[in-house]
Amino acid sequence: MAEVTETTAASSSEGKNPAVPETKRLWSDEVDDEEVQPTATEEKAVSELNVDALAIDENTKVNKFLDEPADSRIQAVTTGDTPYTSASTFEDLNLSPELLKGLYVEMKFQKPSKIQAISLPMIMTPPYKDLIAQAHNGSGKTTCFVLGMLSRVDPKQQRPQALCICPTRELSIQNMEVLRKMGKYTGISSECAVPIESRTNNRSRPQLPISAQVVIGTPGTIKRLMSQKKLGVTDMKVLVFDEADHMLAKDGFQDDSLRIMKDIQRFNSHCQVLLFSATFDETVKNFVSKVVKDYNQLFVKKEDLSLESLKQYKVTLPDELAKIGVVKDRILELGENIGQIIIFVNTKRSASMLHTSLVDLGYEVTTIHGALNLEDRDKIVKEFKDGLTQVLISTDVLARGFDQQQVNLVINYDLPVKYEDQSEPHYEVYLHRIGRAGRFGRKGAVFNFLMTDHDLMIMRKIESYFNSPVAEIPSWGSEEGFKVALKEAGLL
DNA sequence: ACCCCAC
Repeated sequence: MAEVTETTAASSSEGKNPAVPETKRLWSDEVDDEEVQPTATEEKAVSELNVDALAIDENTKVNKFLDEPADSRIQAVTTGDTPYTSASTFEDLNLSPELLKGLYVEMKFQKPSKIQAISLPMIMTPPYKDLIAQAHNGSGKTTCFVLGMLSRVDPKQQRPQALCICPTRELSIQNMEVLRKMGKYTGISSECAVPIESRTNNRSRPQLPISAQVVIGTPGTIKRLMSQKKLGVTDMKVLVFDEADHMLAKDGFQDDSLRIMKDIQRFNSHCQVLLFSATFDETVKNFVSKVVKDYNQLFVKKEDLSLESLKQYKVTLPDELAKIGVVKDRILELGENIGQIIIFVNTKRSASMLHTSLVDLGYEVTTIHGALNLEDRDKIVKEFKDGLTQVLISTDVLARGFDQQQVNLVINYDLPVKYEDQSEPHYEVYLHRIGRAGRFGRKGAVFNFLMTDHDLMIMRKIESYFNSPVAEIPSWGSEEGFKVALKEAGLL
């Protein structure tokens, strides 16, 4: 109930904030908003990028991270005798001219990233084996499965041939936008299968069977469409699970995912299954290997998973009031130049409370969580993606996959812990959350707020699990430490 | 708890 009023509360606070200049500033205007792929190491490719010096510098880093074997360490395990050659260019993949044009003209890609170079031949080469693919946050996984789906669709068959299932409505919409952009010249049809505003138009008119060639959506809606025979699966060639570890986890969408997979396989034994995520913990890895048979796999060691371009910090705070004070005085007050910010909290209630506190103090922040109505969720995400808002408070609804390149700072206002065992950090959620900053090798910072001894212990475990020490900001009471940290991270 | 559905 209370949550629904949040958007209005936010917009009514406009102009109350003395720190906000009269002229509306776009928080995205400092960087190009295209997903710039890591370019070839040759001078030529870099100059062709035609972006500013900062971006070229960052792309060099991307190359260092993604293209040097010593740094990337993606381990590939293939089965059978199908030989796969890593694709050094998109031409190597025998794509249609229309699809290549989409990659170069619409997406402004130059060459495949590391994960794309390895996974795309595996996806596109007969006998189209299943694939479990792990790769770093922001390294271009979406392109792998979107291109995989587009390349395997037969344009002459006007029936669903590729299906992608995502954990949230927002991620489905985002993936659909990528697919439509990349497939712009192919004429391939697509449909987003996510819940729509309930009461009004749902019941009034019956839904027609889906004829789109590619369908992307959330488990509930997909399941419903399948059971109502509105989504035919007999011609399905590819089934993708984005954020696959969560889609197959017991406390994720395991039941729905297995049901969908089995329903497809009952009619169609040779549907290729693709599983993508930045994280696969041991439990899920074991389970997954029972679900898919005769599959190829790509894995990254957990110690290699932290992004090097991302600087992580922790700061110890005495109480809740100090936490809000630090957000206000140490970040929002000097944050005019640090790009967009996402503040993660553990509960919807916590999100609402922080939202109210900051709005009452006169700051323009927006908040998203699952209790908001769908219209508001869409609006808040769109405003943030359009660069109209700078600070977004979020539950884990946006922890995974959300791609906004201008996010330079992620704050763990609450540390992520496992629900079943609060003394255990949720390592995967931690990694996904911090991966919202530093997309595609860009610079970024993470601030972890620690309040209790329990928080200190959780943080220690996270540091040791990823073998990546997190620097301490010495005093929450002084501005200096935060400035130093943001400078160190390259944001000031 | 967080996310996804409610035929």
